[in-house]
Amino acid sequence: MRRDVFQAIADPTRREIIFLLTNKNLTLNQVVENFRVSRPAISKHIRILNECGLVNINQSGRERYCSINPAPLKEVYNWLEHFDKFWDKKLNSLKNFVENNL
Amino acid sequence: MRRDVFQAIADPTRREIIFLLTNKNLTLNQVVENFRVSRPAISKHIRILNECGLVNINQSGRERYCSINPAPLKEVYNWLEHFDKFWDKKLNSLKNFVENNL
DNA sequence: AATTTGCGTAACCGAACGGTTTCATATATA
DNA sequence: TATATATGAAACCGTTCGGTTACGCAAATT
Repeated sequence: MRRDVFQAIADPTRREIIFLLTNKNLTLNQVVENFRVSRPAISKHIRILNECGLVNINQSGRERYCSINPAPLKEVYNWLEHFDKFWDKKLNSLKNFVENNL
Repeated sequence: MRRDVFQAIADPTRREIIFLLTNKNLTLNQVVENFRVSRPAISKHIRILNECGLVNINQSGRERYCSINPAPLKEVYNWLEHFDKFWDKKLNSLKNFVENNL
């Protein structure tokens, strides 16, 4: 089981779950309502997202409230920053300026 | 076969290939030298990277020069931008300011 | 107390993944 | 021309992936 952030966001369903959870916290079944796959399928996705720290689970009675924690995405962001100079030179140089001077 | 950018960068070997090619263009065998897996394995990775536009292949005689094209990574970057405000609010707000005022 | 609800887990399935070895082929080189 | 080199392609293999159905169980509701 690799289970790193890059692998976690490789699946489109998981990306959509992440997107859903940026708007509001949802119970597992509420997440399920947004998809056409079964509950166990979503349950597995949530578990994967949880295992790599992207989703926090807060149990309340029999319900599990899922909330997002985007921090691990920073790893992806950092990796990407090696390349963004290629497509957006101007913006990046200013961004670097800011990073180094604030 | 899904074969989108998110899936392409999910594999650590492929990420390393991308990284290698940012420094210089390499033939397939030169890429292979950097890994302990077999040539056909690397060949497959390169093919996947090529299929989603991340690597360009330039045949010259019997050699295939591989070069990087980071443009498709922008899709990942764009997706990430929905979240970077969470971890770097200040920088992002300035970035938005720049985007909207230059 | 009986039933419904929200969930995890297990067993299973076909497809995709990442790797291998083997073979074929076109291009350089001796 | 014979040989070495750079590579693709095919066949195969074990593992992982994303999904399913079936079941179990604790918490809420009736």
